[in-house]
Amino acid sequence: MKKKFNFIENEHAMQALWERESVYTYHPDSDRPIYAIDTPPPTVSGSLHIGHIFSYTQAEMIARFKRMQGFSVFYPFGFDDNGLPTERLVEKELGIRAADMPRSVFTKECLAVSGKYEAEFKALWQSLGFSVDWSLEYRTVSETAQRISQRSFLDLVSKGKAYEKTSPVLWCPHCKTSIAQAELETESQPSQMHTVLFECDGRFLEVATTRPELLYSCVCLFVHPDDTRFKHLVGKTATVPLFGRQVPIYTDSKADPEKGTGIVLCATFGDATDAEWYIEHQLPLILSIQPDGYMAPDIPYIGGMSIRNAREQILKHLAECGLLTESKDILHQVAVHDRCGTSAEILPSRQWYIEILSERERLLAAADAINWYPESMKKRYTAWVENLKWDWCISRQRYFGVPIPVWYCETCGKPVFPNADSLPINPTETEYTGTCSCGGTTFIPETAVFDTWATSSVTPQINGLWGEPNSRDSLFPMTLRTQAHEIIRTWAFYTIVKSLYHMDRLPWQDVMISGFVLAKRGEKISKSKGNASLSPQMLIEKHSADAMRYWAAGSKLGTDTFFSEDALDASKRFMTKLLNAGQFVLMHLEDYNPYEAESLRLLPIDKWMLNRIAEVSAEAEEALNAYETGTARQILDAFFWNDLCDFYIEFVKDRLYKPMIHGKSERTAAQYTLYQALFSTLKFYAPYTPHLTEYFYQLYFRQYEGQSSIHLTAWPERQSPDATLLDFGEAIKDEIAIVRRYKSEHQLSMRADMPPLTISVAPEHYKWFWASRLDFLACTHAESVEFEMK
RNA sequence: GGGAGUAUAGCUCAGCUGGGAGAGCAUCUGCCUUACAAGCAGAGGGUCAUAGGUUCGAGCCCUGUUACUCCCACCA
Repeated sequence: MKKKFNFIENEHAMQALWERESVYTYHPDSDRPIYAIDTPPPTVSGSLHIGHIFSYTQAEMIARFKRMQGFSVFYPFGFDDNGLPTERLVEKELGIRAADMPRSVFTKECLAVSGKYEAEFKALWQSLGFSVDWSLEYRTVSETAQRISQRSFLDLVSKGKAYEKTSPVLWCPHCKTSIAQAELETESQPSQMHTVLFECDGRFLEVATTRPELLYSCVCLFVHPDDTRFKHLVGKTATVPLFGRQVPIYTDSKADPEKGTGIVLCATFGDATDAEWYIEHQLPLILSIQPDGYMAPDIPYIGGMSIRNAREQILKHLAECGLLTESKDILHQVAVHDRCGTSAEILPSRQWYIEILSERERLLAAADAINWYPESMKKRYTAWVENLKWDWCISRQRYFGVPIPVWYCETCGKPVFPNADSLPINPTETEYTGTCSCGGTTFIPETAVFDTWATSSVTPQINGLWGEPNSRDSLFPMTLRTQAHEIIRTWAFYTIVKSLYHMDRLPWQDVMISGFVLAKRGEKISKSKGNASLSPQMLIEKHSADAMRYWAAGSKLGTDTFFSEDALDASKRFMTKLLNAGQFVLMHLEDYNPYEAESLRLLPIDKWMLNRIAEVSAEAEEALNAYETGTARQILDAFFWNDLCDFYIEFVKDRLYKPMIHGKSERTAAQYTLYQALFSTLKFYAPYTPHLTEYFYQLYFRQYEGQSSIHLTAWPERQSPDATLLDFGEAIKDEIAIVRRYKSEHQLSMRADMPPLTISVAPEHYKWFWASRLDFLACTHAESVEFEMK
C-alpha cells in the first residue's frame, strides 16, 4: 500500500532544503539583469490576517516567475516597526502608557514587543514558502534605516523641500499628536445641528452649528457675498451668545447660502475651512481645545471639561438663556484619526512639513511615467494628488520613532541641524555643539519624531542603502513596487515624492496593486475590526501553504475578493491531481533515461503536446508579465487538466503499457514527451505551488537537470508553435470527445468496445491521424478505424 | 457632492484590440477506466443590471438610469 502523501510534511522538508541550499540568495555580482522588488514592510501593529497572505503571495509568485525568466531577483523583506501604530500595539499589549515613563524605557518595550511580532511575521512568511533572501531583511527602526531616514530629512531641508512652521495642523487629542491628511478616515456619527442666536443691531441672527462648545472661539461670521438676505449685515458686528464678545460679519464665497441658516460661524478651529479662513482673513486666534482634548481651563461655563461634556453644558446654558432655538438630529460625517477613531481637531502648533502642494504638476507627471497594474489604479493616485490641501506634515509628538534631527536656538528660535556623519542622532540625548547665526549657543532639542510614513517612504533607499558606504546603487530605480490599493495615497505617493526630491528619478518602473480580502460584503478584514477570525497560521497548518497560495492566485489583480474555507477545496483538488499525475508519469519513466536519447521518432500527438507546451508557456508568460497571476493560472489549469491529464495521458497510456503492440521506440517517444510535459508543468506551477513542484523535482528531475532546485530552472521555452499541429490536436481531441459522449449517453463504460469507426478528417491532418491510429484504437476501444478525407 | 470600480449560470468569478457565452463549485445522469471515486465521461442551467444609440454584427464601444463597493470632499 502506498503511504498517503503528506503535503504539509513535504512543505517543511522543502523549506529546509531551500534554506540549506541558499536557493533564494541574491547575487549582486550576477551578470543577469536585476529585477528589484520593493516589498511592503508590514506595519507591526498586530497579527497578520488573510488579506496579507492574499496580497503578499501574489507578489511572491512574481518573484519566483521572474527568477525563472532569468532575472537576478532582489527580493527583500522589511518590517515597519516604528511610529504610532507600533506604539499603540505596545501600549495595549503591555497595559502601559508611553506618557507615563521615560522615553528610553518605552522604546525598549517597543523594541521587545515589535521584535516578538516580527519573528511571528517572518515565521508566517517562511511557512508560506516565500522566496525572500532573508539576509536583506530590514526594520525601519534599525540604525541604518534611521540614518537613511534622517539623511532623507536633511537632504530635503537643504533642498528647501522641508520646512517648519507654526500653523493650524490636524491633531488627534487621544494620541496627542499632529497627524497628516492621509491619516483621516471619515465616519458617520449621529449628531445634532443646533441653531443659536447671535445679536446684531438689537435683532437676533440665527446661526447653525454642530459644535456649540466652540462658541468661545468664534472669531467672526461669514455670509455669501451674493446672498441678498444678509447684505445689510456685512461689515457690522454681532454678539456671541453667552460670551458677549463682538465679532465682525464678513463675506466669503465658501459660505453656502443653502447650508444651515446661510450664516456660518468661524471658530479657531472647528474644521479645515476655519483654518483656511483664519489664514486668508487674518483672523485672531482664540483657542478652546487643548492638545489633550480638554477645554482650556479659563473658559467660562465649560473650562477644563472634555469636549463632549462641554458641548452638553454649553447647550444647557444656551437653552436656559433662550439662545438655542432648534436642535435637529443629523447623521454627521466626521473626520477621525484612522489609528484610534478619535475625532480629529485642528490646533496651531509648530510642525515640520514637506512641500508637496507646489509640486503638484511634477507629481502628476510621475504617475504617467510609471506602469500601473492594473492601469485603473493610477487614477486613485492622480485624484489624490489633485485634491491635496495641505503640505505633508511629517512630525509627530510621539515617542517611538525616528527622532527629528533638529535643535532650536534658544535665543532666536532658528532650527539647527547635525552633521551628516553623526547620523543617526537623537537630539534629546546629544547636545548641539555649534553656534547659531545669531550668536546663540544654547539649543533646545526637538522632541518630536517622524511619522512612520516619513521613513517607510524611503524603502527603495533603504533597500539600496542610499548614501551608505556599501550602497547598492544598481538597484535604482527598482523594478517593481507591490502593495494594496488602500495605501496608494500614502505609501506609493510619499515614496514617489521622496525619490523625485532626493534622486530626481522615479522609485520604480512598475506598480502592482492588489485587492483586499473582504470578510463579508464591503467589510475589510482587519485586526482593528476584530473579524480576522481565521488566522493564517491555522489555515496553513490545516490546509497547507500551497493550498493557500493556489487560492490567492485565483483572482484578478487589484480586485477585492472574499475568503471562505470552501474555496480551498479547489486547491486540494488541484494538488491531489498534480500529485497523482506526477506519480503516474514517474512510474512510467522508471526505465527511461533522458541521456540515452536514441534517434527519437515522435508521433504526431507527441509533437502536438510539445507544441502545446510552447504555446501555453508563451500565453502564461504574457499574463505573468502583466502580473496577472489569476489569468495565467487559468491558462495553466486548462492545459494541465484537459490537455495533459484527460487527453494526452489517456491517449498514450496503452503505448506505455504495451510496447509489443505499439513498438518500443514509440513507447520511448511517449516517455520522452511525458518527461517534457511533466517537467514543464512543474515549472509552470512552480510559482504557485512551490513545495509540491519541488518535491517532484528533487525526487526525479534534479538528477538530470543539474540545478539544485526547480526554482532555479528556466521557464519553459516558448518557441513559436506549429499552428497546423495545434489544430490537429484539437481535431483529434474532438473525435475522442465524440466517442466518450457516445459511451456516456449510452451509459457505457469508457472501456466498452466500439464497433468499427469511420472518421472524416481534414486533408492536412490525414497522415497524422493515420499515424495515430494505434493510440486512437486503444483509447476508444474501437474494433477498427478508418480515416477519410473531408 | 466629486472620482473610480463592479453588475455575466443557484454560488465564486473569467471573458484581451467588438464576430463561438465560458470555468470551478453546486445540481442531475452515467462510468470501479491497470495514476487519481479527493476520479472519469456527460447533461441541465444565463434577454451578459436596465433603457436607448453606433455597427453588417455589442457582454465588450457611446449616452442615460438603477443597485452595490471603494476612495475623496462634505463637521455652519
